[in-house]
Amino acid sequence: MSTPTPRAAWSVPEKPDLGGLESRWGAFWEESGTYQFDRSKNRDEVFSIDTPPPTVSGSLHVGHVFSYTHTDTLARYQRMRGKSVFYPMGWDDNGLPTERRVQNYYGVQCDPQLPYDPNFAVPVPVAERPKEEQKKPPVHISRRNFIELCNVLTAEDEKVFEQLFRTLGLSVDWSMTYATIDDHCRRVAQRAFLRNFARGEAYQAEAPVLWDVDFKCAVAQAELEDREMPGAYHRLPFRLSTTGEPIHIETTRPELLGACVALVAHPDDERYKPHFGKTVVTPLFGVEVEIRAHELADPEKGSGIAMICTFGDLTDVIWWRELQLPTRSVISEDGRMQREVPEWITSDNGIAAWNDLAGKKIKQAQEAIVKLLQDSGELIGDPKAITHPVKFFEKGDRPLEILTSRQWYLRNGGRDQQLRQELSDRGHQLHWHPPHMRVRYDNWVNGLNGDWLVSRQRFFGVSFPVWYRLDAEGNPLYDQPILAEESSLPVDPAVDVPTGFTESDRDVPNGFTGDPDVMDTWATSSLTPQIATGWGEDDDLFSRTFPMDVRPQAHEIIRTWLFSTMVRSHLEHNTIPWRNASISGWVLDPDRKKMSKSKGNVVTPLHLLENYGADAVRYWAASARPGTDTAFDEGQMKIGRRLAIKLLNASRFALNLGGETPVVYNDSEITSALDRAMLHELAQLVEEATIAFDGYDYARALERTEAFFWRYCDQYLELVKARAYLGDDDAGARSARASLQLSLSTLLRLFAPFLPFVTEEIWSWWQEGSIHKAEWPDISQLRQAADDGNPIAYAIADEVVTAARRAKTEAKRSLKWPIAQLTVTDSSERIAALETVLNDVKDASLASSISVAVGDTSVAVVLADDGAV
RNA sequence: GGGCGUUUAGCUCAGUUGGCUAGAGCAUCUCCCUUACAAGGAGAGGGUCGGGGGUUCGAGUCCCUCAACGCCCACCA
Repeated sequence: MSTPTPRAAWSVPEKPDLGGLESRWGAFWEESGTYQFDRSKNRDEVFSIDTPPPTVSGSLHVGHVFSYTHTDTLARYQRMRGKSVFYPMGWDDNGLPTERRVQNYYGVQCDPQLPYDPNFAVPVPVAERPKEEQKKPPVHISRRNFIELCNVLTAEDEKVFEQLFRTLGLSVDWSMTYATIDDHCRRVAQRAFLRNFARGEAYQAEAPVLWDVDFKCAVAQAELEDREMPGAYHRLPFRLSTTGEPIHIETTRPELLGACVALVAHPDDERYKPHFGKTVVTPLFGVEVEIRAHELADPEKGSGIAMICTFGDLTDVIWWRELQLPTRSVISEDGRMQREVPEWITSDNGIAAWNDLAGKKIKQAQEAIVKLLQDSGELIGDPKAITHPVKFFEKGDRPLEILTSRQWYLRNGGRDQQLRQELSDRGHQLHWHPPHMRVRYDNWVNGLNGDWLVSRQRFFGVSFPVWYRLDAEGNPLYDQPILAEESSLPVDPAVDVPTGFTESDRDVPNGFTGDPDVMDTWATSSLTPQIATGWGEDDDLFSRTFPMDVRPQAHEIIRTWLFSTMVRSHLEHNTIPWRNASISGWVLDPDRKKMSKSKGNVVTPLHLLENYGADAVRYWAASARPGTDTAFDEGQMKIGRRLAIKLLNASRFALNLGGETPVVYNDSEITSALDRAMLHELAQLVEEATIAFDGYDYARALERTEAFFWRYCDQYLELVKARAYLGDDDAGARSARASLQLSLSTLLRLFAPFLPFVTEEIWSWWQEGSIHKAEWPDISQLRQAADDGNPIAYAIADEVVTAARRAKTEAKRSLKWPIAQLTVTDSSERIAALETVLNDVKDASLASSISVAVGDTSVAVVLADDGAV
């Protein structure tokens, strides 16, 4: 940060323009290290930003440009306030999107069974192959080869992203980047996991999980979404074992009849009260199940009594757990009915029925069982079609099933009231911008219904640093995990060998096996503060940057990214990971739909930057208030571009008044009432902008600055022009020029966070160093220069000149048409103020005579007869 | 079903403890080549502030209620 220092020689271009600013100043900032983090600064002199790592599995869209600009304006403001800004960039190249992209891009398929092939060459991308070869089936490659390909492709994508962000003018320190799949991130993720495990926060459990049958992968609560799907109620009779009396239930999942473990009704339901504790026989399979009572059973729904299956939905899981029912699962991991006849089905009819369903996909199985039930007369009436919400993996295509499997979990308060309360309290320690976003956090924390499932049955991700001993039969001893040592991280248990074993012990009886799963992508993303600040590896950096100042992010991932980051920081550091959360809204298309790739309504940011310039695009982005969804509007970009051009021209005027040799005037030469009045208002503006920025409201700072600036151009510059053109020996001219220099310098710095390119360009005409390292305008300096400046003088001068212009315009005369007589009547206070600036008003309105009087407000204008005076 | 947010000019939006006649830009119309800027400038027209009710001397602003839209959450048999 530095005090503005005018250069000895100025160079104000004859015809300034916006062309090429991005590449010229981008290169300058890179060469001179303008945005380099100064790590000699202590924590209280640092502003550290937990930049969201964009997913590197496609292309950047306007939404990125939008929200990253918001953060950048804050970063630039803090830098000008003298903070050393810690502004790293991460790339999220870990996880399913990358896997999918690599599969399609190179035409490969990961097969974890295959051995690593060190000679495997990077394939020609599918799109670049001859047509006839494009449809070939994917080549199967080992996990390690697959990961290598992921690294190759993401490295290329990251270059493109960086270039775009540079063109946009993000003041990121590009020497500090990380990728969520790189060794550093994997090490952090594994170290954090090991510590969670050591403290008992990470644990394994064999439990029902939501399962995507296409990905063959477990899915966490945070990754769910509901979709409205057609379904149908099927009415089935269960017969009491004693009397054979039928009890009717309704179900949308008849294919799960074989997984039925009980019926359940509300404890107060008079219809079923007499039957609690009795058993009934399932139709078709003839399995005996008990009738139980539970408050969650809703007497209003269906027939008021439900069949509990393991597992049809999450309510089944609750009933199963709380009523301690047996597990009878019938669906296998690939989403088909299991082939073997379940051991609890013993009747001949039941076995025959099962064989009709075995191996069928869920939908086919449903059709088949409906047929069987119809044939046996056990389907009452026709199925009643309904639509109902069904849980899907947000990236999945088929409804989730609930299967039982062994998975890793991380405690997050979902089954622990105290931890939940602690995390809820953490949410209240954080400053939310805008504040109402905290509600979403509260909603989420209070609605958790289980711990965080962190294991995924995928390949491209961070492995669990864990192996298991195998017993004499070759079965893993899950209760005796072998943990990696922290010093050996990162490890890949599929490749690395635990201490005390050799590779020949892998997957043989009495040997070991690696944990096959990878971590949820959020298990890494939740550690971005630790990753960026060098936790556990660079204690010095960590002490200067953590806890961080701000997490900027979008609102729809409060439940995932923000919450999970909070969990990790709370568990590991017993603190909030940042002091502020700055939540950005979405970019909506003109139909007010969220812009997204799948809807095909995405505009590529590059052509916007080329058409309007980075400053103009940033102007549009920064005009949106924090947290507000905003319509995509190229019109706003045009206005931003105009603003940038206006800045060039107004600056040229203010800086060219001294003639050939530049003269730097002193604030003390500002003696004219109009100049002081303007500066008085300018001081007010700086104060407002500062308060707005301190409250993370960049949009307000921009709006105020812009409004001031246009008025400054249209009124002040016109009023001051005649006086400013007088010779340098005129005190009024010197006052005007000093005032112009001070106000221009101030305005440029106020605009610098928003329009970094054009302000840097203008700054370079007459100031040493980068404007982005210049100190934020000093209110007390402005107040001192403004001295007795009276805002009324500025206001009334403005009004009188406007009235004069109106008279000329209405008379269809040019603005340089002279005025013979200008008569202003107003209150004594305003007349007194006007008298202090009367000459400027007279000159600006080209009035040959001006008179004032106290009375009712009016401005009388008599135009001259002749335009040529 | 619960919660949060939004609703102000044709369009995009300001309007911060309630306070003079509700603002800006774009768009529309009129005028002006003026030595910073015609990629400009000066003006004009355009709004019962989503509906209804209330508090108040005074409501775009506070309270109640309804509606539309968006989002988040929910145990969806």
